[in-house]
Amino acid sequence: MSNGEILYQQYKPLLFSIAYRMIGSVTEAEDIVQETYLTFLQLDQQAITDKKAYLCKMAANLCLDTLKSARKKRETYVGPWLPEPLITKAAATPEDKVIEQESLSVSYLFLMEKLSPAERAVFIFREVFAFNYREIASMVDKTEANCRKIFTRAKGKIDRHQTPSHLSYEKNQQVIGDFLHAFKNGDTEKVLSLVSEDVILYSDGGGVVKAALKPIETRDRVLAFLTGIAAKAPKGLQTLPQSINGQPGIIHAIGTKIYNAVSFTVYEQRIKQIFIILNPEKLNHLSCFAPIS
DNA sequence: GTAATGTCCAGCGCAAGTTC
DNA sequence: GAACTTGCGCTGGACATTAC
Repeated sequence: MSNGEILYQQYKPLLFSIAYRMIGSVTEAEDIVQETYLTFLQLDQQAITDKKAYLCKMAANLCLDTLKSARKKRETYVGPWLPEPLITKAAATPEDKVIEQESLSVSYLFLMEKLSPAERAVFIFREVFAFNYREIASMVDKTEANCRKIFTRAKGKIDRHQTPSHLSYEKNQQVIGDFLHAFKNGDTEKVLSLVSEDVILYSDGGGVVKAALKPIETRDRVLAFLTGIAAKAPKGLQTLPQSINGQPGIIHAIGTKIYNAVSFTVYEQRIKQIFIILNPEKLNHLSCFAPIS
């Protein structure tokens, strides 16, 4: 294995993590990792002292370019924009698990949309990857002081909008499992006890498939919406529990066709947010997780 | 001592309103 | 309709304060 390939294997997960958190797209993040690597191979690697920082800088710049060109698209996006769902595995340590679950969750990536590209880059490098400001400054071509400012501002925006959540995977899984079971069996009392009164449902059809164009607020409306969807569900639709973006979620599929991916935010044993990703363009990469028959 | 955080201020761009 | 003014938000630099 060449030095370049060793570096690629070593930093691929980090670069993908950065790109995915910045862009919210699995396929685009993979493209950026690939492009970063190919560009890096053409450089004089001996002249680069800190290869990790250099690779991160290259990936960040590609992400910023992508975000700038994507911004216009997202401004005219039909309905709420949600990130492409990412099927995740268990983190190595409990500490990693908490960080990964929080910074990967759909609600967290949804909040990233409130930030400008530069804010997003600085915020992710600092909050998620704990780079110091000197490193961040060199990666985003800004001064250290400015990065501090950008970060505090970004944090202020995130804190204003953040929905509180408890990120115990097992407890959340229990709540969601109970909710799905009660919903399926028409146990209204149980359903009501598991869903917060101020729950919000976001559905992303991207203008390609039918979805709610605005977030649905309040428990009554959300449950009515879900009941409506369930009544129209195609025959043979299977519900598959999956770890989506570090949180327990579900995928709905028939054969190898994925219909949607659903993620939840749970707070104090109740569902606070529901994210339904219906846009087929955001589900293509999940087909390998669908049952064959 | 160093890093992190907060505050103030100036410059810039943009949109909306006003005037000619 | 074009030119100008005004207000607002965003950005970045300088500096003070706080935390470790």
